[in-house]
Amino acid sequence: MESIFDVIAEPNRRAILSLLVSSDQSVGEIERRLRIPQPTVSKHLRVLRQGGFVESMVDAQRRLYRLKPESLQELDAWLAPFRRFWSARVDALERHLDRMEQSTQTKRKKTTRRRK
Amino acid sequence: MESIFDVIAEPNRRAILSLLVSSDQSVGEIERRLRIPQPTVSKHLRVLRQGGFVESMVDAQRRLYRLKPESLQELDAWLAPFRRFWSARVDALERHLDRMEQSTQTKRKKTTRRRK
DNA sequence: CACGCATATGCCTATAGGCGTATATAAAGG
DNA sequence: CCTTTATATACGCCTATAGGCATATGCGTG
Repeated sequence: MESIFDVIAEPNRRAILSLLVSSDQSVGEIERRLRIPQPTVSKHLRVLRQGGFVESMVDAQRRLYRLKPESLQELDAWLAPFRRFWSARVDALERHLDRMEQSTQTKRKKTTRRRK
Repeated sequence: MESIFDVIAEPNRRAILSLLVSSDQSVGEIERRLRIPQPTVSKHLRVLRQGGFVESMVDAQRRLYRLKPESLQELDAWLAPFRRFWSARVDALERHLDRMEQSTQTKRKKTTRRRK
């Protein structure tokens, strides 16, 4: 029912994903770091699990959660056509930025000229 | 108020974005192709505009909408850390192993730790 | 004036997310 | 065994908000 887009639309879930980038985390760790009540954390983790973003492994009484590439890659795939699109315009953008940079530099020259 | 994630969470808006990949479109064209009433289309277009996904240009009495890279690139940037994550540990071999693991499920507790 | 579009209004419905609380389960540890 | 610890899940309840629709109107332009 929930698309992968719905899954990552929720800020707390994105926060959890970000936590998991550096290393796997237990539910309790997530709970403490995000300061969210445990049932709520488990609820989000469930959504993330069913969405294919994470998986859990049993570690004693705890459960360690880790990222699963699947859905993240799916997102990446969705983005692909658009990526092709903007890379076509990058050249124009870069030329534009170059001009900006030039005018910024001239400006900075002017403003940093405080050295008598 | 609405994050870029909320913007693309809506199916119709994603449909609109997909339409715009191939070429710029007028509101009327979008309306006909998605079979959505005009006010609704305009509503979504507004969200997309404010989210930095599209921009409009006046063409006679019509308005042509075109993609704008900005927010799409932002999404891409958000995805970057995760991309690093999966490309580091998911090569063809591991993908294969993961499949084996899934089909044999609940066989092992701790997988070998591989840190990036 | 007729188009094409933006915006406003009103209304309705569904759903997500937050909270606290309670309970089941499984494993660790005494 | 019995008790913690750690987590999942289930309620119940409440609130906000999005999205759908129809309709109406304003506005700029050909």
